[in-house]
Amino acid sequence: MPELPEVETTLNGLKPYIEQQVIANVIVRHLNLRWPIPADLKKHIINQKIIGAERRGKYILLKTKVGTIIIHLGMSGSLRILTSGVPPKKHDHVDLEFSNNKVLRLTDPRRFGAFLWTSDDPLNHPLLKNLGPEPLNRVFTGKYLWERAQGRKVAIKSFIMDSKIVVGVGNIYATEALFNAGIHPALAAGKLSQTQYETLVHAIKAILRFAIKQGGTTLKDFLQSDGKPGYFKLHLKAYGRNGLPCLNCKKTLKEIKLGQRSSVYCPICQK
DNA sequence: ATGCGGACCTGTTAGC
DNA sequence: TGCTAACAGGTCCGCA
Repeated sequence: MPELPEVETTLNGLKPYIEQQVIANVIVRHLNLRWPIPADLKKHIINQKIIGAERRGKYILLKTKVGTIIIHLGMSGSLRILTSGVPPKKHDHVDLEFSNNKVLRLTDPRRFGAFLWTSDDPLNHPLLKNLGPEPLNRVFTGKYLWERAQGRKVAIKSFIMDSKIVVGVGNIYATEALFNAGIHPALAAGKLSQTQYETLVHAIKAILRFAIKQGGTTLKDFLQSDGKPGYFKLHLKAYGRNGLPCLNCKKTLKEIKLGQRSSVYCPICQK
């Protein structure tokens, strides 16, 4: 479900309810997410105050003074704020109950997500240590991408979805950014010009900013933490539109597989 | 180092 | 209508 805009939207919705609040109880109903939820999680976090809630890539970091909860939503995860007492459903795996009577609930049908703990700097955690720059940061430039791409043969779409290159760009926004930039998704990353990379980086930043403003993309069941869907779906130009006419040139959009992910593009507009 | 395919897991949809 | 296969917003891992 979540790419960067959805994670950002989720986090912004949670913050007011959990920051400066104390974790009064922890309920783990299903231990086996992508990695097991640490058996000693409760011991670490009970009675700790959340002193900050941040995002790094698609990871959500809930900081306490003794360590950090690291949450990833995988393909199907979501976090909701509830009032204490709402009965759990089948895929509600974790509850953090706060002293303000609010509950932070992790739901994740496919269980590709993660709910981890580290006592160290979370940015040194193995999962975060090798992440590339934030796409909305000023260090993410056309020049940066172009330099990283030299000699690389992977498809440009797979390249921008590689979290070691840049974080937060998943299948939806990679597809959309390449469409908007007029770049064919299967081109070898090393073949693009620096100018093309400038265009692409601009497109990535623009699409992510706009999607965040729209509250993310709701394809099926993504909801913001207030329960509202995201409205970016209304603006998708390529993703999910295989076989439909290109909104620029009217030719039929095509689909190919790149890195086992479906990739829709316009054979006329994207060269 | 890079590139590729498989793996993790459940739910929904497309196709017969 | 019912069964089966394919597919889905992510990304780590092992192998060539």
